Amino acid sequence: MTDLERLRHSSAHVLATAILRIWPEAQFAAGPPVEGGFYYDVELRHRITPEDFPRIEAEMKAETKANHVFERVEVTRDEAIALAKEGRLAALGARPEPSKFKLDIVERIPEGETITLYRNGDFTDLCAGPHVMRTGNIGAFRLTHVASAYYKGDERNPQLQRIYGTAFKNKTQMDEHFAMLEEAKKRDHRKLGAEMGLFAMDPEYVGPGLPLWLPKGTAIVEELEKLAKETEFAAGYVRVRTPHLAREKMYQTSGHLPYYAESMFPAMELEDDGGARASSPHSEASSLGTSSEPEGRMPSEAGWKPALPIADRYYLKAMNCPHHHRIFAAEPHSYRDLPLRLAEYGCCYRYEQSGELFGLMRVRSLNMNDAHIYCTEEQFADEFRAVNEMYLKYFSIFGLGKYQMRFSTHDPEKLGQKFVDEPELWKKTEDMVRRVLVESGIHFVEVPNEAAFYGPKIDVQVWSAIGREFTIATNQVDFAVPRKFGLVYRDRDNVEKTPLCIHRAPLGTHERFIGFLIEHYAGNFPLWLAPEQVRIITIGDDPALADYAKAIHRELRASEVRTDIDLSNDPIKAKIADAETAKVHTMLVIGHRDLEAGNVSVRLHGKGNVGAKPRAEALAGILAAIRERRG
RNA sequence: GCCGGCAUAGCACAGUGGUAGUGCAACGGUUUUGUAAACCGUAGGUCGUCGGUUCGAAUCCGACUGCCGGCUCCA
Repeated sequence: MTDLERLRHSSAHVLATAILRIWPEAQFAAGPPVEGGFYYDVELRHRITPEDFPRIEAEMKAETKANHVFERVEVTRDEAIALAKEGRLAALGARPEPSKFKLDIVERIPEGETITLYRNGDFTDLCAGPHVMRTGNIGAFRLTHVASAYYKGDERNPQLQRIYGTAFKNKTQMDEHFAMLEEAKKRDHRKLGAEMGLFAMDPEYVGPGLPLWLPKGTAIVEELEKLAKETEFAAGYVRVRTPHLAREKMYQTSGHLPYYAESMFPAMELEDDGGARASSPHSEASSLGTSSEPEGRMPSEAGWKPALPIADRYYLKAMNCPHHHRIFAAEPHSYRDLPLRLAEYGCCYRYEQSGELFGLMRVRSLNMNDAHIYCTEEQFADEFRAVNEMYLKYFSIFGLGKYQMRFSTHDPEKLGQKFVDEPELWKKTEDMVRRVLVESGIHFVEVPNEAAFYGPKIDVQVWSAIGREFTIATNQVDFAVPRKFGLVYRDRDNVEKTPLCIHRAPLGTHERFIGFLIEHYAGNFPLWLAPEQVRIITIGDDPALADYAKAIHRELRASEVRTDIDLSNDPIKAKIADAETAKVHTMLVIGHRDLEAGNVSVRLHGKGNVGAKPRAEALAGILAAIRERRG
């Protein structure tokens, strides 16, 4: 635990002390330090709102001012249980009700482990520590928000009120922290995306979680696809294209149904005569509130019923793998064909729970930078390594430094439930992956029980501007599903064998990756990605200047540079301000001086005027920077 | 899906019982300019939806939908 985490953990105790002074019956669960602060989970009849914060903070202040010592006390299990039953844990003294969450926690502490309490003034808590010496060591604190959380993070457990706060050694550091949060809010991709006209959400007509890519956002989408296509072509991938839906049999075979069904849009059902009907009966309810019956349909009290039995069901695809597997199955394969690397920017649909949707980071329609590599066991290590190297190459292009590689493995106790029951294959593939990671010198953390149901995986975790964690890229091993689809290749020894499959998506989905890039660059995209790469700005609307500007505009557009032109008669300062606000990467300012000299005055977004250059030199520089994808 | 909050013009916000306002953006005009915002004018909202209370509702109450903060979950 770092010094700051220790301080914040102590702050949580001070928070609990303060809440108990106001509401002595409060029941506390867990109060750890977290990124950016701390929280304490509390069960309390009174709904704590930000209006209560001043009152609670005043009590906290009193506690830090009292400068109580944090006293560590070792107790036996029986003593701890007895105290909990008397309601004295996470409490100021004995209470009529037991400290039920603390009791539950004590009972789960393994035999033989030391049990400790911490006291500050009247407050006693079950706690492993450590803490700062005295409550007065907490120099500055503030409560920030209140949310709700399930006890132990399990949605079957009761929901507690989670009071968040933050604390620092002194007020200066706390002020800096809040200033930084303000800055971070400005980078929020939802805000920038709207301001810059990159994407739009239209929950009423299109639906929640179904982003519309506006022209400027689409420019970024297409640049990323171009990068992926070039990179994958060079790495020996071949491109395929598949439909957005498939029959039920596809997902029964893959094993996604019924386990994954909740995350899929409901099936489209076809009647026996081939006519489609809505799959959900409540879609019949009149949404217009009119009393007229839908034409051509017989109303019925029990709701509209299909006249014919369901002949077929189709699902929007939630993943591309099964389609790619069927592409593999479409032709016979020899070991000479392997590795076969099928790539596609596949559009998938996932019915994420409404509360999970979050801007572009979590959506219901996803364009995935997907590929499936079918290979032999001998080829696996090289292929897996090459995929990891591709990740690193991408990250260097985007100047992405802060990420974490997470190696997710299975939990042997959940074989046959969460994970396919193939203990030998799990061990073998996990060993292979671990070896590749170690040999490549890639730093990673290993997380059990997080694998896909069909094999181990590596996820790359990043953090959004406002601190949420996301998986931005994934690299997964699949030793199970190819067999379910009966995929085989004929080996050297003339025996049919099942290939291993690597699922990989180094650029994740367009939605999440671009959402992340917006925040990463704070909207100030490098030239090659910038939605508006160049804007030509004339000083005044003199026709001679306009002609010169139009010629440059034509020349840039002929080279597929996203260029706009501002010929208006607004004052030059206003035109510059417009372009800067729009985060246009390069501004070419043209006045009479430039026209006469055959120059353009180059101004870079955020960097200001960099001076006049000969027209040809300036344009060649722009083309080269784009071609080389320079920062 | 769960807990809590919020919903007024394209955007940012004001308006707490007497039938809607400001700034920016948009549009029309004036201004003719050297690197972050010139001036004048015009237009734009059945105040998320449905229902209730009231002589009267943006305002009070309820339901629904959506969004936001979290939880759960995930590319």
